[in-house]
Amino acid sequence: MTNEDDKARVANIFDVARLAGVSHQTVSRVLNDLPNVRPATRERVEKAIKQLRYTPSQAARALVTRRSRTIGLITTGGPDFGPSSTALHFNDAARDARYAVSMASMLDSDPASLRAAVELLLRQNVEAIVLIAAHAGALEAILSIELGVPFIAVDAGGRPGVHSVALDQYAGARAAVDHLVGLGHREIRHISGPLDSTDATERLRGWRDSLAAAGLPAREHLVGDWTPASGYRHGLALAADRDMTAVFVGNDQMSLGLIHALSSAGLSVPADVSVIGFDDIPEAEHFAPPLTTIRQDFDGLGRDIMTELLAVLRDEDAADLPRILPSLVVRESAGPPRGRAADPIDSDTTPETASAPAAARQPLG
Amino acid sequence: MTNEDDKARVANIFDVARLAGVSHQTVSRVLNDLPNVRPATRERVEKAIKQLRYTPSQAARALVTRRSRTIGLITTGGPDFGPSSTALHFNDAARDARYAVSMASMLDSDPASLRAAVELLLRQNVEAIVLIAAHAGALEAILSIELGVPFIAVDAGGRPGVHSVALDQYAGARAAVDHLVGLGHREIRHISGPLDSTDATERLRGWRDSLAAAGLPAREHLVGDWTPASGYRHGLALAADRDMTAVFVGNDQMSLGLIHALSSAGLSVPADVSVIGFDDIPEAEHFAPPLTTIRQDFDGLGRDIMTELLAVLRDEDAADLPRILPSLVVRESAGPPRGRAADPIDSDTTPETASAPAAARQPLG
DNA sequence: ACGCGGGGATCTATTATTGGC
DNA sequence: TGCCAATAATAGATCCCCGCG
Repeated sequence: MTNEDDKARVANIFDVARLAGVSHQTVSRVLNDLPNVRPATRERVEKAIKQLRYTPSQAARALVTRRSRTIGLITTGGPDFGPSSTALHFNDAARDARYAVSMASMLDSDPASLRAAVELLLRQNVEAIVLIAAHAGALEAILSIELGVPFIAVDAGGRPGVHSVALDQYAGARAAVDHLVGLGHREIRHISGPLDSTDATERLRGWRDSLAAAGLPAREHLVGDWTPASGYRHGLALAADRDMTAVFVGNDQMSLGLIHALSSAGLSVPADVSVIGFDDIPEAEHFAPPLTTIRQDFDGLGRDIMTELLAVLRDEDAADLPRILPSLVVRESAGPPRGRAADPIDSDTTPETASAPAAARQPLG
Repeated sequence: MTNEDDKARVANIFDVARLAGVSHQTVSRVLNDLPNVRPATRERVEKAIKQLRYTPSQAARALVTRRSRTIGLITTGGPDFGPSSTALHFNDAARDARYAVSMASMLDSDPASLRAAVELLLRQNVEAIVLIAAHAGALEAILSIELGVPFIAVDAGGRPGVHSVALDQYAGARAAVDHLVGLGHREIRHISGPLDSTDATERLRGWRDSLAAAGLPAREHLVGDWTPASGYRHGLALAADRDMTAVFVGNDQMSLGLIHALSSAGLSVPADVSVIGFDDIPEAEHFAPPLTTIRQDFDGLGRDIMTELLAVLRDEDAADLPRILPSLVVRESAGPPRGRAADPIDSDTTPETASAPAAARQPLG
């Protein structure tokens, strides 16, 4: 009955102190990198820590410091490449900064479950909340909740008073449409994402501005929902539009659906219709034909979130980061319009032909 | 200078007790649903809680109870549809069970960063650790670490002594290959995933067994890495193989690359070569041609993880859950072999033709 | 002044004990 | 006995003050 120490109790700071022959105060100094500790003593303590496999209890530390070193991450929407990728890279960056990430993902973003998610996170004492949302509705809903902690959203809209990080959607769209214009297209349609997404509206704005800058008309755009199915649906309608020679599509998945629909209707890409997408998902390179698209740096975005977060944690009204520029990836889905070999009307943009290398990436200025 | 209460201190249990006119002991009883509280008193306390917007500090609670109501989730690999989807649904299920999820995702799974991730999670006092890994190496690495908390892996291999949850990869592969056999194919190749993935080896085993059951020869399989690029690379080689009439591919992304390569080589799918994939990613329906594939229920898998977890948390040696069966989704990438109209050699499998509805799903028995 | 020890208070809840109506 | 108050111990750290070489 001498079960004194056969229950594997986890070591605490006093155990370390005893083993190292110092006071718990000194152990704490070592733990928190405080001065006034001789190197020799520091070493003895660190050895004791290692020997006991001691890790300080976050709960106890959080209790007294009121800082949990945990970030709350809310994501809405399905497992699409962009958001998933961003979340992964953000998590990486957070871990590098020795922060834990508590996640709350939800497929749909109704206010009720969003509020529940926020409360769950706040109860975890998160130091800040990050939102990666597919729909702007989620952002509005969260802004209406009193958080009590710093908040950062991935949002290309950039509301005043809200810290946001994003890739430059507008510049990406301009690059895409300018590319089509440079190839000689004059009737360029657009299938956008859902209009409650600021990513979608920024791309839409870029399309409009590029057409206006080239003196070309902007027909009514079509509104999709990011899914291949919506691209397919609109593609069936577009196939009947005999004026149109090119389509700028809001993302790669809808591009896939669009190409499918055009092919079913007997139209060839890019001989009859040029298509350009957005995102550069891993599949895009192997579409039929390989997709010309706009590459987004989700890795950089994820790291930017953490950079901005650390800045805000230090100083509540830190400035937002400059937005990373996407780059054009030229493959085979966009070429000169049918009936005209190659006579670019806008000579300040370098025209690419279908015979260009399978994937020539061009950073934007 | 009377800033007595203008610093918004968060309410604690004593504030609630004071407002409700009871002791903090009674508040605790209400909080934890303990008996010996009159309904009227309970109501007074609950009203006070609401009024003060009081939420008990998880840190303090974790400190004394040694339970954090937090699960650690480790994921390795990029943002592929399957793992991402599984993680999302698991997070949903966890939140329903009022558990928080602390995530640690990493692109590659080297032992060093895995160990760092585990330690970060353990310091958070997670009650259990869940692994969703692309490569089996990650599982081995984690098993070599002494965790001290329950552990569950998503792993089709099913090591003894390790709690695991998975979809029935073997049955899915059998269904896919049986379908090809039923269409009349006799030379069926396989492009597998990386062999350190048990998902990949289970699918490989299913392919071999189905061929053996039909008395067909199994040529050497090709090993990919789940990416479209690897499917493309192997597709270029397969295009030269004039015997082969069908390919069972380890996942949908490699199928896309394969189809791309076959088309480049002038071969038509399914007229010359039938292709069947695995996963049923959202894009698969719009491949050229739409992909016949095996649909995986990642939603169910995510929920199964949580179900198993709760069981293990109650009883360390709970039994594993039965594995969910995938279902065959018939589209247009698989048809009868070239040179033979349609004479299935295996009549116990219902043959499908390319003229079948675009997506007829068949649950497996 | 540096390097430490000793002895507290503190954070917020859980849990137990005693005791009163 | 049922309902609750009062008091205290406890979890594991941080942090502050004082004091001693």
